[in-house]
Amino acid sequence: MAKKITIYDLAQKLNISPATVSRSLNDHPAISQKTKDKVLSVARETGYRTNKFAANLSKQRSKTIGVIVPKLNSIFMSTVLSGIEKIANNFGYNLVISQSLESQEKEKLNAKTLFDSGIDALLVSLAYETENYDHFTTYTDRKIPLLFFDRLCDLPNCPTISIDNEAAGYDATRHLIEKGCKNIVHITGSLRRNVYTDRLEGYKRALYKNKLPVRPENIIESDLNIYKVQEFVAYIKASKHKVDGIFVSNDTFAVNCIKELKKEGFRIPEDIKIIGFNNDPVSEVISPNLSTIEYPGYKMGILAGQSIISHLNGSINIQSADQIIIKHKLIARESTQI
Amino acid sequence: MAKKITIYDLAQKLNISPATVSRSLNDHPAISQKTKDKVLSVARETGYRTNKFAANLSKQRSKTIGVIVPKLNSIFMSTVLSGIEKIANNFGYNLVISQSLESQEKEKLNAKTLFDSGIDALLVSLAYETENYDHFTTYTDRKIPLLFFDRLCDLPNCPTISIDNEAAGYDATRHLIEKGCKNIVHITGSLRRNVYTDRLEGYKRALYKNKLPVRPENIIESDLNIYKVQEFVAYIKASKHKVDGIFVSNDTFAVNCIKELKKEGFRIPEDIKIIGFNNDPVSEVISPNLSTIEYPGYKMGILAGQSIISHLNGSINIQSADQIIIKHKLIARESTQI
DNA sequence: AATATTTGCGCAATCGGTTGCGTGATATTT
DNA sequence: AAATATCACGCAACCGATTGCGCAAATATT
Repeated sequence: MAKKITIYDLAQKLNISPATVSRSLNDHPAISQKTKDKVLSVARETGYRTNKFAANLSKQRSKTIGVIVPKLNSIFMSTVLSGIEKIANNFGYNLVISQSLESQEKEKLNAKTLFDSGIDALLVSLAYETENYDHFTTYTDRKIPLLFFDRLCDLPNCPTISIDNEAAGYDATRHLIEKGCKNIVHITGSLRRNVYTDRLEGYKRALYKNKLPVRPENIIESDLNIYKVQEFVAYIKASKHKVDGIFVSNDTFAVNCIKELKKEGFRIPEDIKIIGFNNDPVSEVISPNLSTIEYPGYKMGILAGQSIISHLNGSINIQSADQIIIKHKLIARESTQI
Repeated sequence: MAKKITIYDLAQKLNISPATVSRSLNDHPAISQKTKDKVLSVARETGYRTNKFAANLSKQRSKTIGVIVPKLNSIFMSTVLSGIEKIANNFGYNLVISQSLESQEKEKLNAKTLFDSGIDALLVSLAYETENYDHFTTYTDRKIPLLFFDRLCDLPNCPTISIDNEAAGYDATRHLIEKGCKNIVHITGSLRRNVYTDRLEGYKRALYKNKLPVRPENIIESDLNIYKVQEFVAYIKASKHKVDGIFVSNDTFAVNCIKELKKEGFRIPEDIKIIGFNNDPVSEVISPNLSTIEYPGYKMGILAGQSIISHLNGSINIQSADQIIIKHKLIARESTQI
């Protein structure tokens, strides 16, 4: 039962050459339908399975796409992955997923391992830490399609998929301003990452535009780990200028801020209005419901998958554009309006 | 720059045979240290990278582990995957992840694709739909390690990792009873899956043991999709016997029940007490905080990874046990106690 | 009917490592 | 010093599928 059967076995059974068997199985035009049918039927009977190792070796491609993400276990990231997987699966690609755990070293290692394992293309969302991009030159040098999503990198010739984070940051901040906030704190992730710097730029622009001061002490860079929430809230309480709005670059952190602020006696949104980012499911669970920016992760995954596959196929179309910007949307809920 | 260099190139450069190069790179004992050093250094200089396709072909293994999960995008599943990835990565294995989207057909297809792609082992958490397990015989026949986690399957010789769902269901139900509930509804997922049937058994046992009637109309099988919450709450309201406790097999659904029940004017926990399952982050966000059963996903992932790898290594130890049961824990929060 | 074209298939090289077996050189034993 | 054991490495046969080239038979052309 556990016998592995090869094209040579099939060839022998059918008294034809292995070449013909191979071509038949791949539906090569130079083979007659009659022969193909015979081969196919015997292949089915015998339970033949093509040996991917051999096929990969001679074709020099693996029908496998690699992915490096910071962390698997966030609802946003797993939603993106879910989209990527769907497309990959549809097109017969396997997906090798690895996580950098926000570490540059691990990202490097993963990039190397994936390269060695012979992936046809690589999708990356950068780690917090990453400052140096040399580990990707292996790919660019050998023309292996490389695409960044969400946390981008400005390598030349690398397509990217993201939302317009600057505009989103602007929208979020403007929303707070429109609701009457005068002194808005922004808590952001690592400013090494475009997603956060861009949102910060948007935040600043909204303040400028509304003639509000940009106070350095109101911009807080953090790893957004929720155990930092208490510290952050203490900081808010101690602030010289009374804080009346918070723009958090991440729903999970925002939700925990709400919890902590409520515990400290703040009324949301009366005393402080809060807006998050991502439209994570928790944003609708917290009371008051969290206003946020919708970040369509699934769609991003789908597009990333489609994009990389059309690059692989060499087809030129919208999907193979160099920069795809997905629309975001402000979702106003209770945490910013009475 | 994009030139691929092989062991033959190295052999030529060093005036030795490819065999020696190969053995040197693999640290074979029959090669002198001097030669190894030379080979290693030239390999480094030239940027040699072993071609995995060729290596796989001749070694007949791929250092790759396949995973099939129902859905990637749940916090529980992505946490498990995160654990698996960590171990796989540590041991130099790649992880190919695919999702069945709760469909038996897709699960079959994925099993086949993964098999063909030459994975060394397979980890599976079954789809809702799956009733037939023939698609796994390919693996068992060829002695490819196959492990089930969370949503198990009773195939012979397949190690499993899970919690004691019966006991967990019992604990959850008993907790409600202890808090005074007399008429407890249980909403469960597909009863094709052990996780749900076992919890249901636990629920029944707790009722029996406390001399409470087991009412068929109180056991509701559902796909636990949150758009069914309204329907469910309507059912609760319309119930002949006043429902004073709900045991939901899934935190996300439980949380949405709380929201909907509150909207309908129920007081939680005064009118109805609710307990969920999984200890999903949302359980601490909802107000009142949701009591639940802790289900250590990350640990499960770690153990699944370790277990499958020790099976691959042929080592016999605790990790390669045939059935691993992880401890669960009742977490009593506000939704069940005043 | 002779020639040209097309069709269908086989030969053999190739992809790049791995590994059992054998051999000459060096080291150890008696 | 002769005999035996050990060491370090090379030869060549795989692993299984792909594919350029070539050839013979079948079909079409004149």
